[in-house]
Amino acid sequence: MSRMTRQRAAIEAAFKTAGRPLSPTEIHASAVKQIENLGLSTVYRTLRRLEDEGVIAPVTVPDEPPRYELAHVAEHHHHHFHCRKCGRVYDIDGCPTGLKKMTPPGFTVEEHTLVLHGLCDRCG
Amino acid sequence: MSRMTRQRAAIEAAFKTAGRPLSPTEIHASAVKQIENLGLSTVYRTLRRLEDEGVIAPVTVPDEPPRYELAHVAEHHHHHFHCRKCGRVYDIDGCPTGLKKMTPPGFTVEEHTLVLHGLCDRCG
DNA sequence: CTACGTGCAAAAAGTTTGCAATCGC
DNA sequence: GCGATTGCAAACTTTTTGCACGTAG
Repeated sequence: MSRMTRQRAAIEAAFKTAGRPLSPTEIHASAVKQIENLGLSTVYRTLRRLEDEGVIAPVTVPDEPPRYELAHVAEHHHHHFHCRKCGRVYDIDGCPTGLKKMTPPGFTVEEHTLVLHGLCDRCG
Repeated sequence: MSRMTRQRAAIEAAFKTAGRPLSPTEIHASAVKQIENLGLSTVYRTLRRLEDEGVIAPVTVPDEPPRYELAHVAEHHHHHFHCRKCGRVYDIDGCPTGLKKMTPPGFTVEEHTLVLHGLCDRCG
């Protein structure tokens, strides 16, 4: 069904070399180095396809553009850290406790998203 | 400096009657009932002003439009619940524990945002 | 060879800005 | 009256879509 094209390969390579969540613009900037006239629309279309196929997963940070990361990273349940100085988003392991106590009566929690904000080791 | 206009009053009233985070479109839909030809740009400008003045605070939910809530609600540290069925966002009390254990060495955490996803009591 | 994927340009959707008219203080 | 605020339209930004061509399988 889904074909391996030069464009798709370059986009997947961008994720592998970056090792952190990337926005559509960052992905385009990285992949365009290999495919000169890569269209931004191709990036958007490919991202949607990769997400549908479970290759990548979306990462949302408040007041930031959308990002994506490789799903095999996302499979291992984790959260994110956003550095307010350099803007980078890092993966962090672990998971908070006490979520059940926060859940209102009658509500069912299926997932949760957590982002820590502050300064990373380089910017601190 | 900042003037109380009919438009601003209607926008603040929308928050008070809703009692939950609202998106710019929801706010406009609510306030336009009182001010017939209220412009959407006025809503955006007023939201920015209210945020600058500390009257409202932004609420971000992954894959959702931006929302705002009254700051006196936000002052009391809390988090949010997003119902995947009705789309409503609820305020919830409490705070998870164990965040420090998740923080990588050398990183400093200043804030955190948490959203629980699932079904609310009406939709469960 | 066939139809999925691409590039480009145009269209949508969401947000911001310029400007003359309006209205709070 | 003065200047902050508004409505409208136009500009911007980000994402999606239409269409003819290219190319993977």
